[in-house]
Amino acid sequence: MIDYATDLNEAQREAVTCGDGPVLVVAGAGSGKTRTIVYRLAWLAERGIAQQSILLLTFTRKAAREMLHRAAILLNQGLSGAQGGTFHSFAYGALRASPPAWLEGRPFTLMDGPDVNDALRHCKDSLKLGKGDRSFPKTQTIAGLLSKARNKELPLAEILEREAFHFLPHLEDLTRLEAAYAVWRREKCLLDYDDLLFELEILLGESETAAALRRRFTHILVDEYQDTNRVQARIVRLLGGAEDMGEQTSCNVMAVGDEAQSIYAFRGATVRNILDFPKSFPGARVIRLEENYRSTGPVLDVANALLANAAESFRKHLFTRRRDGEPVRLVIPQSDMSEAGLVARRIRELLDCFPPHEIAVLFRAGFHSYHLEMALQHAGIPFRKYGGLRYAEAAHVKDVIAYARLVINSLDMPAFARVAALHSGVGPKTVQRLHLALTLRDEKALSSVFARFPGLLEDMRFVAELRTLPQNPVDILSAILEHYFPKLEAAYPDDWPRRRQGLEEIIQMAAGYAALDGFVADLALESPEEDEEDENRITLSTVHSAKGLEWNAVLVLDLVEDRFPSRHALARQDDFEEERRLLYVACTRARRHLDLYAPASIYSRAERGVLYVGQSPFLRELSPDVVETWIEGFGGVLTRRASAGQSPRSAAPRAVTDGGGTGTPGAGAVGMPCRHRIFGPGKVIKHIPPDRMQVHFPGFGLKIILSEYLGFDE
DNA sequence: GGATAACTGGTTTTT
DNA sequence: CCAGTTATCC
Repeated sequence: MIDYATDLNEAQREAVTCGDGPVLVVAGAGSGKTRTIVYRLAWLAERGIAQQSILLLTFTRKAAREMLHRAAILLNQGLSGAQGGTFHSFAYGALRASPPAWLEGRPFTLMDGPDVNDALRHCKDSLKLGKGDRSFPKTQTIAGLLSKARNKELPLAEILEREAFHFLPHLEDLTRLEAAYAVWRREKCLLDYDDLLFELEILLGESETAAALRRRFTHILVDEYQDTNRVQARIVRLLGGAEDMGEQTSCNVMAVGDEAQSIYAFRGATVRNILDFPKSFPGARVIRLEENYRSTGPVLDVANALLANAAESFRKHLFTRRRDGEPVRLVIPQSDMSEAGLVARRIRELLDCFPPHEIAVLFRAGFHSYHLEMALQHAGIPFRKYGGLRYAEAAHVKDVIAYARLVINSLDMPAFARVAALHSGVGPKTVQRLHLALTLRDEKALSSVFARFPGLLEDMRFVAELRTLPQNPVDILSAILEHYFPKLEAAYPDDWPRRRQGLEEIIQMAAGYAALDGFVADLALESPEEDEEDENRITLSTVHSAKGLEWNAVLVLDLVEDRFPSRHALARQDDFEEERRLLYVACTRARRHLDLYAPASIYSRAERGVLYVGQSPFLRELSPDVVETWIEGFGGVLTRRASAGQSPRSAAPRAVTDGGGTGTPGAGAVGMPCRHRIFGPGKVIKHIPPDRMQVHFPGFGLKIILSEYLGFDE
């Protein structure tokens, strides 16, 4: 028997044991949110709710798996009947069972990020848009804008007006491109990530399937509700039966979230979903979890201080009974290079107290960890990186998967292009001709191409042959690997052994799957779980990918202007505030140790030199007594700065003369908003509203941001 | 004409 | 490190 009374606090218990009807659990960081969901699952099962009636929607499949696993342990029985996963993976499953009508019975495959780029490039070329025009947005930028428009459900014009007005002259072209891309997907039987959600919504609007799904899932739990977008909220309403469908449904939806941790507005997430939950689900109970069990007092002080300056509706104050704990350290390395060394050294120290899997380094963007990755490699500290390039996006993995996708969906153009391009002499033009000839069954055109590239014909035969085999993932993939290995060695003469080893893992991963298409879809939907639960590596992760996780020791890199907050987030207040919450999420991942790093300079290849950078505004506004400041001097020596120092904001700016980017700024000025006195003309590169500008001083190799701390007239 | 090598400039965040 | 562009080669 589970002892709900002693295992849970009062609010948690209320959430876990509440009866039928909609519930919103507003759970602050570290307040036992996961525990609450796990116990809720167990409680439902104990109350005799059929496992297959439970649907758990989470932000990652891993999170769902872990929660179901923990609930199973609690119950002392399996819980494999319950469904768990992301909205996207759930949508894929439902659509596979009931495919959209427009497919007319043809199989479909999923596109990942790079596929979308390829497709857009193709559409752009065939419409002859933006050729040679420097002001035309790049393919990846277009992909982002189109997806944002769909996720926010706003016309492209509005997205451009609000966040990319400089592309407005291209609005008409971009709108044509958007339409062409939609047609293209339908022709090729392809769904992108956004399609999954909108097609699921359509499916749920069809009474038969919708009714069946609603009947099946009588109990729905949604985690991280603050980061759902509009269509996801409608899906929850449709599934939960909140909409009046003329049927008797119980509407047992439990949504769990924390608006202070909403960090996905860039992809259309809206906190309105969580704020309006009581309106969308009349009669909803609202339960708040506010006591933090995760972090020490000092860590929580920093987190609370960050949020104290947030926009009003996001403010929040967490409390803990663990007032003890080590101070949060603010470390000022001389440069991002030496930062890597200091962090590696610090990790060594931490490894004396904690196992590797209890240590994480977090950063704003994937490339921020490059220096550190090299330093760790050099120091012999094994790590695993989340965010950035994924396993399934590595070129050789995409090659192999392309064969599998062709087996499933012979119209899959991106996959076809990949396979064809493996043959030397075949480029985009040949691919296009070939694909056209194949769809039109133009024998003459086909044979002329095959005459020039006999290897291609062999490849097509190979794929056709695979189609006749039983569709067992392991067998098909083994055959593909055998076929692919010679090509691998030819394509990657310098590092094919490493890549080959990576590919062998595919077989292991596929072993758990009954169907090939399910495996291929999962690969696109989420990077696979590491094969062995690797406890010997520390974690490197983007803050976004660290969501929902926690470690004993957390180190945050590059808390400087332009990096954290991202330079893209400076123009609009909402974006800036999201960066603040992002840092809040980063800090609240830490249980006992939190180190914040703010290098005084960043090496820039473009500028061929070192750029002195200001500290992140989030650090500058932090009261100096919530952190302990350490400054790197010569030879990597860290010196503690006297804590009696005044607040950076009120400190008079100090004049620093330096040798123009080559010298080392005096330690006293490092970490403060720096004032450079420069004798020479500067050029304003960019105005960053409201009150900053980026200025380049060519003669000095300096590029700096003038902020509100400096007078513009100087 | 089309493929590929060499170069350049700029790097968000994710399903 | 990667995508887009230009220069070169077949």
